[in-house]
Amino acid sequence: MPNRKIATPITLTEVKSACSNCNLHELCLPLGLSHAEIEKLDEVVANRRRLKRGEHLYRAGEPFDAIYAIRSGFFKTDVLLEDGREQVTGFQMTGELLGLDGISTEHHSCNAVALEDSEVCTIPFLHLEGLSREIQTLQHHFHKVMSREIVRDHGVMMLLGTMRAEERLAAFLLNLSQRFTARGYSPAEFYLRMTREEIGSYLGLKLETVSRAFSRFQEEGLIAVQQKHVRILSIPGLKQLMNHQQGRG
Amino acid sequence: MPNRKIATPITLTEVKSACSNCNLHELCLPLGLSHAEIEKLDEVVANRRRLKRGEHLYRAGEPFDAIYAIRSGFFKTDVLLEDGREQVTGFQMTGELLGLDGISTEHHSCNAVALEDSEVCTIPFLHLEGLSREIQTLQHHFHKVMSREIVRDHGVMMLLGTMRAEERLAAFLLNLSQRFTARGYSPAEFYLRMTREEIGSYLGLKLETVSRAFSRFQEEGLIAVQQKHVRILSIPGLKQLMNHQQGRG
DNA sequence: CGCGCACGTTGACATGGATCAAAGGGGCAA
DNA sequence: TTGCCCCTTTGATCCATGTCAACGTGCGCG
Repeated sequence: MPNRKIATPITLTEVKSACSNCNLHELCLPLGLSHAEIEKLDEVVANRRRLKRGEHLYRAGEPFDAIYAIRSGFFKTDVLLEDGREQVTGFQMTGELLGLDGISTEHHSCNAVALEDSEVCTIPFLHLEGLSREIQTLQHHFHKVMSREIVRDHGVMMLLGTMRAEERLAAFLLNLSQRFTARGYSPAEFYLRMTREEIGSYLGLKLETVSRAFSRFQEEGLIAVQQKHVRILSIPGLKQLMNHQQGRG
Repeated sequence: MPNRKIATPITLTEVKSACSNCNLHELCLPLGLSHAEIEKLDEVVANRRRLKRGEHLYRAGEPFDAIYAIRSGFFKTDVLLEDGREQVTGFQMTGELLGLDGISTEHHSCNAVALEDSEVCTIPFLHLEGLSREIQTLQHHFHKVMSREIVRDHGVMMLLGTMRAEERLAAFLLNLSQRFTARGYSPAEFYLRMTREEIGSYLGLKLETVSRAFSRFQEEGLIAVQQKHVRILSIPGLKQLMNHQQGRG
């Protein structure tokens, strides 16, 4: 299934992101800015970068100097322990920001990997700070985005700390559904970009457990799933699952 | 339990936090500011608030308008699910900030509870934003603090997602040790301010499991523990524990 | 100063999810 | 188009941690 927005002939080196033309206003940074302000932002958001599936946008330990807005595509971020254990810390889609973790130490603290061919806007961080000293709306929006990330992380902590396997998967599917909806896609039908193992890592489960939970949801008529293609048959059913089950074992 | 804000002889309304005199420079917001800049900050950090043990600094759902710097004391933050399940999202000590989660929706998204008698500085958020538009250093430091919170949360996700019970507790103790050290206290000996149940909630474990892990660490000579008093006998021993164990079940 | 109760410890048992194993299925490359 | 490899599914078994229960213990209030 093609998910390409742009499959273009344009020479990339000099391409401007053109926030002014971008249809991600509501999702990305600019929100309620004047025309003049958006033009300033255009100058800051200097260029785009394309990544093929499997390619790293950045790696843990690399110097940080920019955050990235996803123009199209799908990413995962993960943290690795010395002994090789991986924790997927999030999946990011169109309009979301990547790299906020790097501000803290001026080095990236996780890896960001494209799960499909993707395109991002590079936003040099010092420029963004400069501009957000000039434009209050932008400053406030940026703070909200960072705070939203913290709140999101708390939700994941809740999920990992208190929920059982099936609740976790239900929460995961409902979250994806909601984010696809916000982007104008179907709330009920989508293709997963990540493997069962990556879902498992994100949810603190083994891939077999994820697979079994998918099968069980299917048996119960909550979803129809075939490989990476998921169709949610009962959103209320999934929601109900989360309220009625007790803490995990 | 009374939920009073003020229980002191001092007239609080006019008390200044006096960042200029505060010994938390390195931990809290001001860092490398000029004298004049710190005076501006003094004006923003309008007043202090005292809380007794058990008192809420704020609750999920309340309107957000300020963040708080802990001047002294110890807090927990937690999120509650409708069915009563609790996830402790963090423990905060002197010099750390509370309330960053509220920026996102302009409502607090978690509860903050004092685990001992505590004192905080109230920092009205819009004022802080105003000042950070004027003072680049302050702006940058604030962004780092928010980013650090995101990185911290990723660490907790790693802990909850991939570690076994004893690894989690070891990581928890080492983290406390390091933070006490940074505040000039002993790295090896401290009193826990929270119950086994709260530790368990934070670590995604039941209180019995936490208690057993403490006992086992003691048997192995890694710590000496009696109720809330903990003495770490071998920091390397605890660190080693985290590297050599395999993923959880 | 002493009592009561919340907190902590420990034991026995239950179980959810991990682990180990093996057999499809589908997408991508040649 | 075909073949290979990665991904997924499913089954059998095991084990870490949850659950239930009973007993200690020490702090705080009166």
